[in-house]
Amino acid sequence: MKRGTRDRLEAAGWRVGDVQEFLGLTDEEWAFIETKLALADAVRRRRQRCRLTQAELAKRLGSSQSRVAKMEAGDPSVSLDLLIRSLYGLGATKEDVARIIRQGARRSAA
Amino acid sequence: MKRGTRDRLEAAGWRVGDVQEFLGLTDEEWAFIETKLALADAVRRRRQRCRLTQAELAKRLGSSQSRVAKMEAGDPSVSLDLLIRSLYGLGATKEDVARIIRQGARRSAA
DNA sequence: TGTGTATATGTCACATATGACATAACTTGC
DNA sequence: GCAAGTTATGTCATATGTGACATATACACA
Repeated sequence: MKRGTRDRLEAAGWRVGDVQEFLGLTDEEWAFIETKLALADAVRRRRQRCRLTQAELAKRLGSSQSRVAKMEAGDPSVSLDLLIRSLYGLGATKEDVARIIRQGARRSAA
Repeated sequence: MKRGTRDRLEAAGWRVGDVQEFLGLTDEEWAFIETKLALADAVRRRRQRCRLTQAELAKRLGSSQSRVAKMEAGDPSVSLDLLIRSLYGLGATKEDVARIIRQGARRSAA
């Protein structure tokens, strides 16, 4: 959120905090969630770049379409193990995974 | 393994393959295992740098000493989730985690 | 020798993640 | 409109990870 925007909201009586404050998450919890979301986002991007459907990727992973959908949606029932396994299954290297974790999720639109 | 060493072993009748070939792992499986081992190694290093015992770290994580020991040993019963959670719990940043995954485990001695 | 502290290993009841399946909600093209 | 293809959502039995606990091993230092 831009500084100016925040100021304006607060002037208007809003109590403005970032998502972390709002949910009462610690730094660790937040970093963990960010990591998961970044990986989830990366799975979708990489799968699409490979021109695979969720069902096709699922087959390649020995999983199911619904689980791939949950993965990409960042569903809390999906583990980091599955996310990272999926990326490697999509041909990602350790360098790729490192970059994803470092840089976080891409913005949805410009 | 150095090229010369390998040649000599093969000349002596050894069938020489790297660990990956030996276990029959795919590239993905291997990358995943390397990732886990790198994180396991990093947890131990970081815990020791923080001068914490396994029991102390366990308490901080809401886990147990035995699980921390298994984590650091790279036990297959430990998930990536717990490893990464532990690193964040030890104060690691996303950049730190990315570096660990990128660079892999440190050599045990120089 | 023992005594304390740290780590390793094994087991178990319980929690969570999993693939599978069904089905709903979108897209895209006709 | 209506299909066909793709993705989202919900449920469930079972597989896997979990903390707790006991106990073994290791390494100090008296």
